[in-house]
Amino acid sequence: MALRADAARNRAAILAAASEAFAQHGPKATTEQVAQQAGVAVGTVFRHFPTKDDLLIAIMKESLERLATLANDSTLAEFFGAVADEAVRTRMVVTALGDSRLDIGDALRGLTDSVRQLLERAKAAGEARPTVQVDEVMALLTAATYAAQQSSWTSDLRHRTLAVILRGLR
Amino acid sequence: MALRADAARNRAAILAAASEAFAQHGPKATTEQVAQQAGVAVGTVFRHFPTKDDLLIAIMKESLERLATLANDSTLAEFFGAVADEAVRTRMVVTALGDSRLDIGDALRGLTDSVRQLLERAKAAGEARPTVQVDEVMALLTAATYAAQQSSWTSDLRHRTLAVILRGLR
Amino acid sequence: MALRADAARNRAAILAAASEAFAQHGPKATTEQVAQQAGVAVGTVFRHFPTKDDLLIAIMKESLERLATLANDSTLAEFFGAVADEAVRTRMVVTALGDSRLDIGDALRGLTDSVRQLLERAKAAGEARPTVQVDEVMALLTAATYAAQQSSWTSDLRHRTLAVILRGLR
Amino acid sequence: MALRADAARNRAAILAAASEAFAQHGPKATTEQVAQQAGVAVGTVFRHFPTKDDLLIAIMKESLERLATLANDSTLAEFFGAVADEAVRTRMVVTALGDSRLDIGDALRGLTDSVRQLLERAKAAGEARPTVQVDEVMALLTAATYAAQQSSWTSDLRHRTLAVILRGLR
DNA sequence: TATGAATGAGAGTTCATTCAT
DNA sequence: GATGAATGAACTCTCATTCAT
Repeated sequence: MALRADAARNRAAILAAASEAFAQHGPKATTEQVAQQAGVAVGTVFRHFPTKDDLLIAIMKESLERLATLANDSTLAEFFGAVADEAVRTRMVVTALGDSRLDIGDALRGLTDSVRQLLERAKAAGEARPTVQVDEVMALLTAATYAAQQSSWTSDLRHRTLAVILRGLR
Repeated sequence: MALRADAARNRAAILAAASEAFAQHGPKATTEQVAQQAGVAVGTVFRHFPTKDDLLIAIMKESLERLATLANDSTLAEFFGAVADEAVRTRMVVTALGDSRLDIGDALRGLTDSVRQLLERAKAAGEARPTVQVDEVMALLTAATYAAQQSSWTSDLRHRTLAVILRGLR
Repeated sequence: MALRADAARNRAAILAAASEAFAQHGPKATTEQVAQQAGVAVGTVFRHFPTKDDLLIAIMKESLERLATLANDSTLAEFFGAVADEAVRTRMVVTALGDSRLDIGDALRGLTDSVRQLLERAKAAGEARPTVQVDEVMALLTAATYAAQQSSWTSDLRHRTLAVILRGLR
Repeated sequence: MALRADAARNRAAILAAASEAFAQHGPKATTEQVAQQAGVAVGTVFRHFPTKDDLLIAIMKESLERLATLANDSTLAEFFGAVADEAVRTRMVVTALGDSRLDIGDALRGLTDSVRQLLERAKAAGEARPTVQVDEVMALLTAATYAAQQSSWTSDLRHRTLAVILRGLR
């Protein structure tokens, strides 16, 4: 059991380190770099995530789940803001996703479900017009994700950009 | 001069092949693949573009210039559509931009200038509200670029997504 | 610690193989050849010596240190002979030094120090005239190094050539 | 005939440029660099010297012939000085010679003959002791060649180094 | 289980040489 | 003859992944 605790702690450390590493150096971040930042040896990284892609997927899933939870008690405006912020944190990982055809289907479906409910509440609250559908909201969330990676992204630009989207949804 | 013609033809072939290759396999597409698709030897690719990044940059610049030209005689709505379509064609290239810190400064500034003028015209035509600034339009164009890479991107989704953005700008 | 032992053994094997390879094929010897001769994979060579030049440098340093040690208990005549012999063994490596601007500063300074002391002892023993300075001795050692690479270098020629130098120093 | 004159001029220009280039960048100097420095295209270089090695050989032969001529009317001391100076000019070329097994046999034999005669005159003049043989003089000339490539080579060091050799020969 | 050295396929890049113009 | 674009074998170096300890 002590070992299992160690293992769990390692897994978490690796995930955190990987997030950092990919955010900093993009998908080009080496597994070795990740290991180093996590304070373990490469072998340990591969024991927990048999493939580099598995690592990427794990990070994505974590991120998407965090967002799904957030979606459950946010307004539409709050949520778009949260997504943009998360994008700034996770930076390149999302980019990396485009690369390999990673299977994040479940997590994405989970998020979509949460967003669907969020959208219903938003419609009820007059935050979104009735004709809006989930898939365009998802597309716009993705869009916001990338807009947030603009090198000129400031809190002011963030505000104005999201305002346009939110205004368009209403 | 005759050789110059051959060289020019090769340069074009390489650019086209590279566009294709990167669109298909992402930035991971091999220089060798590009060469093969262009019907030349690797050395020729490197003679024209001393570095893989130079190739990426060239493609990006071409794309941005094409868009800048387009911006000059389009409405806001038409332009957003065009950008989305270009994004679908160029697929991964834009993603690759995040990867290496490629220097597309000039081309990007050129595009921004064209968009600035487009925005003025749009304001005059009542297509955009007076308070809208160029940088958020640029951010939204980037955003649209990525939204267009959604695997579920259909002409219907395209329409609804862009409609939201355009409505938000008005 | 066990792995450390393996690693050390590999490092030594690589150095030995590289010495051989460079002696045989000159600095043009492939890293792959070195690896093969050492019985390891290329990656291992690069793990130990991140750059081909690092490998060359390492060999040179080893050689210079061996000579510095030798200088400590030799007469002037013995040392010149030893240097010539080392040159025959190491053949091309010394040549390679001219190629890339390799940084062997330290090792060279170390050797110079040893030779300086050797020279003092030689003067005391009447083996060298008092006006001789270290730098010309170093130059002559370099010279002997290359003379020893003459294709016609025999033990007889070796004897007569070194005799001239030694006589000149006395 | 006009063409032949052009060709001859080109040949000379290429040889000069190659000397320069190899002196500056060592044997790593590119044929392209040579061509550029000579003001011709690569193809022209290859027309005159079918192989890079042929170029190296040509330079060496030229150099050796120049020295052979010099040997004909010099004292031993003058000649050693001339050789050292030539070495400084031609720098890396000599190094390059070690690399490829270039066939300079004739030229070398020619030089050896001249040196043999020089040596006879030197013996007659009391500049060299009777027991000295040509091959050690040749070895010492090679040696001087390399000594002259010492980074610390100054006119003072040159004087002291050559003095030792000449004293040893007497 | 963790470690980190070893592996080796693969990628980018160079450059002597060829050849169409 | 000259040009310089094209060729492609060869080389250095990287990095995901494996495995002996």
